[in-house]
Amino acid sequence: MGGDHVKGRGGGADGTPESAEPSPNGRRPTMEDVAARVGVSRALVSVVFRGVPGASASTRERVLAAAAEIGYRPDLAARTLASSRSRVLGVMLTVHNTFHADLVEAMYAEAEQVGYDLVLSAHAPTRHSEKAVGALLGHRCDALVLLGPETSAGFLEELVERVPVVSVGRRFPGTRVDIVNTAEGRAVRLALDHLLGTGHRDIAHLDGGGGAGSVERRRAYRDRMRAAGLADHIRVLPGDHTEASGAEAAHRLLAEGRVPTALFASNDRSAIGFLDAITRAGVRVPQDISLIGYDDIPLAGLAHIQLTTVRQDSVGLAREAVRLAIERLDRPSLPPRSSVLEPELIVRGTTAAPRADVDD
Amino acid sequence: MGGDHVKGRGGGADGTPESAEPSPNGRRPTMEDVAARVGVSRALVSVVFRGVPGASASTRERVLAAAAEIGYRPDLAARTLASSRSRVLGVMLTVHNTFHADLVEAMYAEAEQVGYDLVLSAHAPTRHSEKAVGALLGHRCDALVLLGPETSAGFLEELVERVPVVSVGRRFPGTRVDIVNTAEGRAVRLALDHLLGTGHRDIAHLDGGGGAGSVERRRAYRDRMRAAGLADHIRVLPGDHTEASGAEAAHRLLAEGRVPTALFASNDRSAIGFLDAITRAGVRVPQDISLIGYDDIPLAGLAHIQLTTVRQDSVGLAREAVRLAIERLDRPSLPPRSSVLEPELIVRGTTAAPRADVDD
DNA sequence: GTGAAAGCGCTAACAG
DNA sequence: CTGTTAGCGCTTTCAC
Repeated sequence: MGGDHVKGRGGGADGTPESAEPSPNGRRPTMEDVAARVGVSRALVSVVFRGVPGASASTRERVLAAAAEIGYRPDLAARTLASSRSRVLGVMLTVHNTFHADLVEAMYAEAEQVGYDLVLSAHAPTRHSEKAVGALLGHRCDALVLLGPETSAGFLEELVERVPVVSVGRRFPGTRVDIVNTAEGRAVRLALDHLLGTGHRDIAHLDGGGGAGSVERRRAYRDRMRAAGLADHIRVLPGDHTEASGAEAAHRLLAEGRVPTALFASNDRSAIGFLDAITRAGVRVPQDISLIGYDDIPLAGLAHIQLTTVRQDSVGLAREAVRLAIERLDRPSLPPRSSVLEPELIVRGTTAAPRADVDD
Repeated sequence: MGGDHVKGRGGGADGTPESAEPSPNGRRPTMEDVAARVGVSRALVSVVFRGVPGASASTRERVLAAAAEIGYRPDLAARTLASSRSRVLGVMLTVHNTFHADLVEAMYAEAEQVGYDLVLSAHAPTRHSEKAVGALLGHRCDALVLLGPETSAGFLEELVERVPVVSVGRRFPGTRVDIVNTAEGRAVRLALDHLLGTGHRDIAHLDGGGGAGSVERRRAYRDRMRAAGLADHIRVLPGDHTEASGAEAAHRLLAEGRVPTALFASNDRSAIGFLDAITRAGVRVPQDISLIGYDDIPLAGLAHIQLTTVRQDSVGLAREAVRLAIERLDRPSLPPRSSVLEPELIVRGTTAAPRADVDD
């Protein structure tokens, strides 16, 4: 590289070269540099980069070419400061969550289409949501998308006064937060009907604790069991959406000697933990026990896992999250909306009819 | 939002209170607002928020209090634009990689201590590293930390001319990129010596393909085997650091009927995939085959997995990455440095002495 | 300690 | 299509 590009008024009309000075290597090229190189005004370059009408196709091309040559790229900080919008969406995620990874990946694609960029901020054990959100705010994101936020409704209520907020996977009734999530009730019914349809009656639920969607899934499980006349078989095992809690549940079940014929887990991670632990203990899946998860994370489809699960439409959730955020920017006074997506049952290898010898 | 705030001269020395006015809800408070509220100049507020000397303790307190009351937080875009440094580190990661998650978590803590913020940008199948890096550049990050980048050396060579770059886990000899990684050679020796020490001779290696560190691990495996006089037993199974490739390797081994007494995997993910597949096929670990991974991701320590592995010091790697980046900012002309961290063998349940009946 | 003034690189509104 | 003129909210001299 080692560019010794001339900045600013280089090649100015006055023709006094001494007024221009060589840019020290390391200076970031500006719009001015591009303009000078093409021989147009800075404003025109701005027009080109914003993609608004006002520049001829040929000018546009020359500007873009010159920019590429000197390695120019618009400065987001300056753009943000000058315009009221940063064209950046802030996303808070849990960096260890692979379902969030799926969502983020899809959101990148979605945001790009509407000319938006994403900045990610992680929520972690050592980093509270409040701090993660604060960072996003500092970056002047136009809107925030929170993935399964475990924040208080009060915090969100204040937050949403300052910036549009979309929550994915968790509802905040009574606040102005926009919501996108999966139809939890239908999802649970899909799972349980599949189990019931193959003859299961002794179906337990592995709970998700404080995780996103847990409350709805737990309630829907209870409702469906009651509706099927199986109120006596309702059994909710404590869990928290981690593999460890799934494994723990397996051990507890084994220790108690009361293994149900089927288990509906609140998410895939805990289902996989359960699967691994129970398999190692010699219990066969699905022959001895059927297992069904929730989310359809990448791991679930692996050849050696083949977990039957309820898929959440990550691409759809991502699309809706971006759409709601952008819409809210255009019309801040819209009433809070929620976008509910359809789940899909993915039948793989961990579910089958119960053993014939099971007395019920 | 309808803010009709009057900017500029609020609360001036002329003592006309009517020139100050309450900030309407919806407008983001500025330094000016804080200054007006406390009755000081904007510059002083700036001094307080930058944490530089120049304000008395009492003033400092009053400013901070006023800022908290009106919900002010410094605008990063403005700060970035005005100063040469943004105090933001850009981090590129693979959002599906849980080891990256560990690193990011540790980096947040580390960066905070030196007054830096992190912005994350994901590399994904649908989003090339080049694009992820571009976004970071647009945000005017002071320096970039790339986690296991799979970019070409040429791209990095150009990149590092524009901004300090630290690569974690992958070396780029001949470029000015700073490196932090684990002592791969020692790590592999740790793993193999453990296996050799318990009597294994037929030790295969599950390769990591193009993944970070794979080349070094593969070579170190070969070297160590040769040094132990086991050149005949050198066997490298194709893999790519995913669970699926581990499972595939297991199936292939089984099909060929040539199962070694021990397997050293290039990372934990592939080791876990292998573990799951081979266990399901009825092969017992560690009785029939010992297995050792690399990284020590969160999953490895779970009760039902208990994978013996070589731990990479994620906290140390994170610390060094941040340190190198900051140092480079202060002294751009420093020669490229590399920081190599010590690995640690974590012996869990997947390794044991080989079966006595194995003829070798 | 404090205040005034000049930008940072861009957008936006308008007159040519 | 083009150039001009103001800022955006902050940092950074530099005088007081």
